[in-house]
Amino acid sequence: MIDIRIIREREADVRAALRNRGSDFDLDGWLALDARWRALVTERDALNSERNARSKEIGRLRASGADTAAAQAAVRALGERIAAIERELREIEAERDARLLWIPNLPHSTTPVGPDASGNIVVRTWGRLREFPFPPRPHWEIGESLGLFDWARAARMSGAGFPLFKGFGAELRRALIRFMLDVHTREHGYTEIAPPYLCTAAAMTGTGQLPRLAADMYRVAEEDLYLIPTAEVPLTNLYREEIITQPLPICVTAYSPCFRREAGAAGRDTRGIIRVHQFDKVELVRFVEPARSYEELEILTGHAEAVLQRLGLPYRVVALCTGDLSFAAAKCYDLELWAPGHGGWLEVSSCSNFEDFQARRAGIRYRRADGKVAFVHTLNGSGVALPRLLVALLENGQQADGSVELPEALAPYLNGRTRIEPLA
RNA sequence: GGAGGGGUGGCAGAGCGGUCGAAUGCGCCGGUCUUGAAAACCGGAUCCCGCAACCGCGGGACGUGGGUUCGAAUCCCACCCCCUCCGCCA
Repeated sequence: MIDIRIIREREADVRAALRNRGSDFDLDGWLALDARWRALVTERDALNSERNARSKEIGRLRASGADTAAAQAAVRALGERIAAIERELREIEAERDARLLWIPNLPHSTTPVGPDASGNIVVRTWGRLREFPFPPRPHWEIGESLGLFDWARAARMSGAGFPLFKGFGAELRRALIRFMLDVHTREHGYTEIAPPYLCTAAAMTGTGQLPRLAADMYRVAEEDLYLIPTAEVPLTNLYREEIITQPLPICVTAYSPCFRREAGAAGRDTRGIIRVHQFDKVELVRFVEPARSYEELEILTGHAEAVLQRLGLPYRVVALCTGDLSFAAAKCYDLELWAPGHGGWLEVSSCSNFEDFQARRAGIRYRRADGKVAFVHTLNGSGVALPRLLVALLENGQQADGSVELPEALAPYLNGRTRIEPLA
């Protein structure tokens, strides 16, 4: 969440941010609740002060042997008034804070203003699009002819939208996970984490998935746990409710499966593995000093790009505009791979700076050089999402004879095999 | 799942109805000393909220939430987490 003081003191900025994001948050209603809350707190504190003084006096009187029955009755009456105020205070505070969780982060000044994805800006492109002497096929056809997937049997056991990798497809998936983790741990300095895949509502609220995205997540009712939609959740919650004492930045990476109901996306991208309920991803998270967080965002984005460069896949970097920016982010770059068979760009990574939005929700603080405690800034990025990476590998690497050539960088992870032949 | 023990400041760890925001040690910050550092010695420092917004005033926080009481870190209840033993199990 954003700093409550910012809402009080920079109302115009908050209003502009809500407008630019297309949010319909009722700011006036919230401000009225907050004003009432503050008035009640002031009243309650004054009464508490009086009770404290009088209770101490009773203690002194009793020590000297005096009768304190009348004084005790008076303070009891005071206590009843306090209790009444606190009942109202609790109610108002709960409502105010529940609403606060629905205010999105303030976009950074360098985030372009725009209504939706049409306002996004391509900031750079890398690599050259391959020219095909034959019509490139989409990945689901390639995967079918190479025997990499089994959609029909997966659907029978789990329903539509769950991938099943088979044979060399499964091996390739495993190779890509290892390749990406190795790049980030060995070359980019990240510590690998193998986190839980189920998290509490509190953790989900900390990173901003709840309350807004509740309908997009799978929930285990008996335990009140959620299946993670991204390893961002357990990684960022690593330091939940802590004051970090080790030096920043802290850089962690994790492979995890990601679970998404995709409740609002029925009918979109139904073929293949572009949009599925379960997918694999390697995630990068950085806990950084606030003054450095935008520099760190460029570094993080570079780490995600390095994976694509090593694989020789053409991509572009897109700066998301205010209307397309995710709820908790202040600034975000998407990395998009070119998929010639699909005929479009595929988002394989989102690299975001959340500033202190998540840190405030999750209570992640550090001790500054001057000894003061302050919220860290958190960043995360996919490094990268596996299915769409696989799509790009298959579609860019396809040959006229139906085989697929894979990048040399993967050879060590595939026992040297970088060519997939069609089934006989 | 059963029995017992425990959750206190960055960490460890006392306190078990009022004088406790909380001993002590470590760590941290400043100073003395030193060419510099270490050691030693001296001093300092928790966090959150409201009001005022220049100094400041007040409230709250000892896992979380309720309760008892004039007054709760201390007593009661519920929940969460950790440890030990038993059971179950990959």
